[in-house]
Amino acid sequence: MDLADTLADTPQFSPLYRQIADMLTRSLQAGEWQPGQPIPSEQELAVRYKVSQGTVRKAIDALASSNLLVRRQGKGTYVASHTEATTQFRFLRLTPDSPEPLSARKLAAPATPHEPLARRFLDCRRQRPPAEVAVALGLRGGALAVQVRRLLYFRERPVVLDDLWLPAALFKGLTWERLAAYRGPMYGLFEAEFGVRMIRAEEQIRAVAADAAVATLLESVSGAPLLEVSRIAYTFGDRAVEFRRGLYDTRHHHYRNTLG
Amino acid sequence: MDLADTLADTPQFSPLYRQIADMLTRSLQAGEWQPGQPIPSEQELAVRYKVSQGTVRKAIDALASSNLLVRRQGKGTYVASHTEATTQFRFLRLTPDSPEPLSARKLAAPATPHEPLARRFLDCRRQRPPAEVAVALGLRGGALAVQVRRLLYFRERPVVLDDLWLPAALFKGLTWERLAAYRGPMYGLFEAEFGVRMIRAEEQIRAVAADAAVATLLESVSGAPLLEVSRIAYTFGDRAVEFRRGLYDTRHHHYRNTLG
DNA sequence: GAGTGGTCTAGACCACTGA
DNA sequence: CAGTGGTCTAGACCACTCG
Repeated sequence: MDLADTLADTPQFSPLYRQIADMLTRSLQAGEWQPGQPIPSEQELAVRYKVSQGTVRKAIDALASSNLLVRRQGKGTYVASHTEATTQFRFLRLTPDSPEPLSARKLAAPATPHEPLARRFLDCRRQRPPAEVAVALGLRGGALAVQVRRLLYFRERPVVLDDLWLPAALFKGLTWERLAAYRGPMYGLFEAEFGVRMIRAEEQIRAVAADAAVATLLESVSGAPLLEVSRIAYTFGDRAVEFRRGLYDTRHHHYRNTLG
Repeated sequence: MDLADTLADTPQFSPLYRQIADMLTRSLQAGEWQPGQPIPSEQELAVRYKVSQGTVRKAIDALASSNLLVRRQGKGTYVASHTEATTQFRFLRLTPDSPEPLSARKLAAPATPHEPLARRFLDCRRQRPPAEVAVALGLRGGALAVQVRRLLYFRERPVVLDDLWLPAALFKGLTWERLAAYRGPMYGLFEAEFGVRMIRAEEQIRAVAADAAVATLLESVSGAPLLEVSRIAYTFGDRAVEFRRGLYDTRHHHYRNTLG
C-alpha cells in the first residue's frame, strides 16, 4: 500500500449521473429555479450538459428520491417546496390516535392524517445559545441565535411545546410578528422568506417527566410522561441550521414511524 | 363515465418491470432462493422472462430498495437475510447516548452503533390473545397466539422490556428453549427456523409511566417515564405476523430516526 | 396534438470480485 | 481471466396533461 492508496480510501470514481445530480443541486442551492417552479425538461438538460436523456433522468431520479425535486408525469419536474400540501407533514410525525385499535384502519382514508394545527408563539428572541446548541449548529465565538418557542394545538388542546434555535445570521428580520402572521408550516416561511430550505433531519426520542412550567403550558400535570424529540435539521451541504427540542403530550397522540 | 371507469379508478396499467418484480417476489416468498443465497444473474433472468437486461435490472432495483434483495457489485444479487450483520439493527432503533453532545459525532465511526445486546427471555406460551392483538394479527375465532416476553440488556443493565405476540399457526414448535438457544437476532430465528420473514413494520411511539412490575424488571422506579413502542410487523403480501409492545428505558439511550 | 415524463430495448463499455 | 453488477447511449414507443 502506497501513499496514494492511503489517501484514497474514499473511492473517487463518480459516475456521470452523480456529477449531473451535483450540478443540479448547486443550481437549486443557488436559486436558479425557485421552489414550486418547474426545472427545464430532461431533453433540455441533456442538451445543456451534453449527455443522453437517460443520464439526466438518473440524476433527477436521485434528487427526486431525496425530496429535492418532484416529478409530475406529463407536466414536468418541479422544485420541491415546504409550502405545498403534500409536503406538509413530512417533518411532523405526531398523529392523533385513531379511535380504532392499532391496525384495522388500513382501509380508512390515509390521505390527510391531520386537520390543520393551530399555533401559538411564546417567544422569539436573539441571544447567545447554550453550548450544546452552539456546537450542534456550528456557531463559533459569540455568534447569536434566534430562539423560538411555540405551542401546537389540536382541537383546542395544547399537544406540542417546541423550543427551537436558528443561526441569527441566516434569519435576519425574523420576528414574533412575522411568525404569527405567516399561514402554513414554519419551514415554508423559512424557505419563502429567508431562503433556508430544510432538506433532512435527525431526531432523537426519549421519555421525560413534565416539570411544573411545562405541565402548565401543556395543560397536564407535573411529572406526566412526555415524549422529548430532539432534532437537528440540515440544509444543502449537510449544514445544520436548526436545533429543536419538542415536548409531545402523547395521551391522545403518537409518534409514527415506518421501518423498512 | 361508464361502469368500466367506475370499477377501474385504480389504474390497471402495470409496467413490465413491475410485473417482473412481482414474479421475483413470488419466487422469494415460495423459497425458490434462500436468504443469504444469490439469485440468478440479471442476464439469466432476462432470458428466463424474455425481456431486456435493463428491465430485469429495474425490477431488481425496486426489490433492493425495499430491502428484499441486496446487490453486490462483481458478485451477484443476494436474498436479504436477518441473520447478517449489516441487517442487524434495521428494526431496533434504540441507541446508547453518545458521551458527546447531539451532533459533533459526525466523524465518529458510525459502523457499529451498538455492542451486542444480551437477552433474557421471561415467557413463551400459547394462549388466546387479547382482542387488540387478535385484530392486529387478523386472527379469527379462537385462534391461538404465542406470547413472548423478554428483556434486552446493555452493559449489564436492562433497557428494553418486549412483549410480543405471534400467530401460533405459523410458529409451531417455538419454545423458550429454542429462543434461549438461538444466537443472533430474533428475526433471524424466525426466518431460519420458521420461514417467516419480516419485511417492514409500523411503529407507534408514546411516553408512559412505569408501573411497579415493569419498574422492577427494568431496575427503575415506579412512575419513571418510559418509551412505549408498539409495532406491527408484516411479511410478504402485507400480512401482519407480529404484534409487539416494547418499553424502553431512555435514561441512557434514545430512539433515533431520520426524516428525509 | 404537442410536450412532458415513463418504459423498453440492444448494445457497448466500465468497475469490481474472486479463482 | 471470466462473470457479475453499474453506467451510458440512442432511439422507439407509451401514458399523461393541457390547451
